[in-house]
Amino acid sequence: MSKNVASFPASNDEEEVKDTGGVAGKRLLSLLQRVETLEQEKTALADDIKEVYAEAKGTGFDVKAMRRLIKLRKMEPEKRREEDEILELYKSAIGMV
Amino acid sequence: MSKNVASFPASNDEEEVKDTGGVAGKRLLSLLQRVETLEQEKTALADDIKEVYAEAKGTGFDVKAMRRLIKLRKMEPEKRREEDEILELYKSAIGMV
Amino acid sequence: MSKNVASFPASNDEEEVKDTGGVAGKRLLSLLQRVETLEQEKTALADDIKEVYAEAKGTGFDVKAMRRLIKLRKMEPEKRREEDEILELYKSAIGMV
Amino acid sequence: MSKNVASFPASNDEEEVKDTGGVAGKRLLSLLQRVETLEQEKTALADDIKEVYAEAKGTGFDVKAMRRLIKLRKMEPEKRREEDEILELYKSAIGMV
DNA sequence: ACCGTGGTTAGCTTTC
DNA sequence: GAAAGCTAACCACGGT
Repeated sequence: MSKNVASFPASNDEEEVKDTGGVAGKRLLSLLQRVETLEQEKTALADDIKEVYAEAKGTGFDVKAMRRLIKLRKMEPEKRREEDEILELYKSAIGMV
Repeated sequence: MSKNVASFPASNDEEEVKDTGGVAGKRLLSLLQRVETLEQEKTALADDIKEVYAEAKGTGFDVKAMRRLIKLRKMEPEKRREEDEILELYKSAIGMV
Repeated sequence: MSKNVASFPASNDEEEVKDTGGVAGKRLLSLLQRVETLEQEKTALADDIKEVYAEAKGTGFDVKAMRRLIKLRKMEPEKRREEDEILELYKSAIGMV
Repeated sequence: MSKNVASFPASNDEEEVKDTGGVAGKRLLSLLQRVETLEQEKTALADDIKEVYAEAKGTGFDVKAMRRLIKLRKMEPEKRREEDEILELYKSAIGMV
């Protein structure tokens, strides 16, 4: 059995290559479409975000500063945790359990 | 009121935003929160997509090839051809068969 | 002049396509080789780093903890700066220059 | 002695490492610094690479195509063919011309 | 309209 | 062999 065929999963018999457009093809297409749908929704959300920024800009806010703030706010919690962790890391690194 | 105000990072005193920026500070915070909510939803969708790929992989599909396929389906046929042509031109320029 | 030709730079006359393997081809190849050489050196350094970790592991250190430490140490300076910056960002975001 | 100790991050007291881990602490610090030096050099090379691409771009080359080319040159011809074959198989499976 | 920057995603390497 | 972390390419946004 060739490598290529082996990479085409949904068949257990020797019909793989002929199965083009068949069951495995339908399954593949279905998966691709699910991904594509989700990506559309994701794009829609990205657009919503843009709208919020546009609105903000329209009322005088600094969009660039806002983006940086969003980023910092996201980092804040984990940052704090990491900071508190560092000495512990040194200890564990040198085997001071 | 909300925990949102309390989560305002640069603040040991939850009144600081209002004190500093007054109405604009409240408005800013509201905008940031709207963005953050949308970004959470976006992340959730990204996770869903990953799951689909994981499922595909679990049933034997080649995820890398699937990604290439998604990309091709999304790409304008015209543009695809152009890019390939440049690549071929460069190949022949350096004597790459 | 076709789009493809336009993307092949080192010719000012109508010899572009025929120049395959010519001056522009040599120039292109030279650039590619420079990149490839640099990438080799980069890979060599990556290997050196691996060796250090291997040595550390061999003398009983916790490599995973070391990696996290490296990461944290790198983040430390910028982190501090950002933290001090956040209120300023809020101010600029709301136009309190 | 060295400024390295002073740069030890989790420390308000530069003797803390030695106090905490003794000899192992000093050894650990030395290892971390070796790694950090190597990483700096690696970053410098990455910058050099960027410069080459910038230069290429400045003389009219298509950087994106160059990157694809570098990748192809690095890739085993065999593997390249295999991946393309899987892609073609998938295409025909979903009826993509 | 272009350039530069920043964010996101994919691929690779290494580890368990 | 799977999972995670790291790195690098791609893309999209904002500013000039």
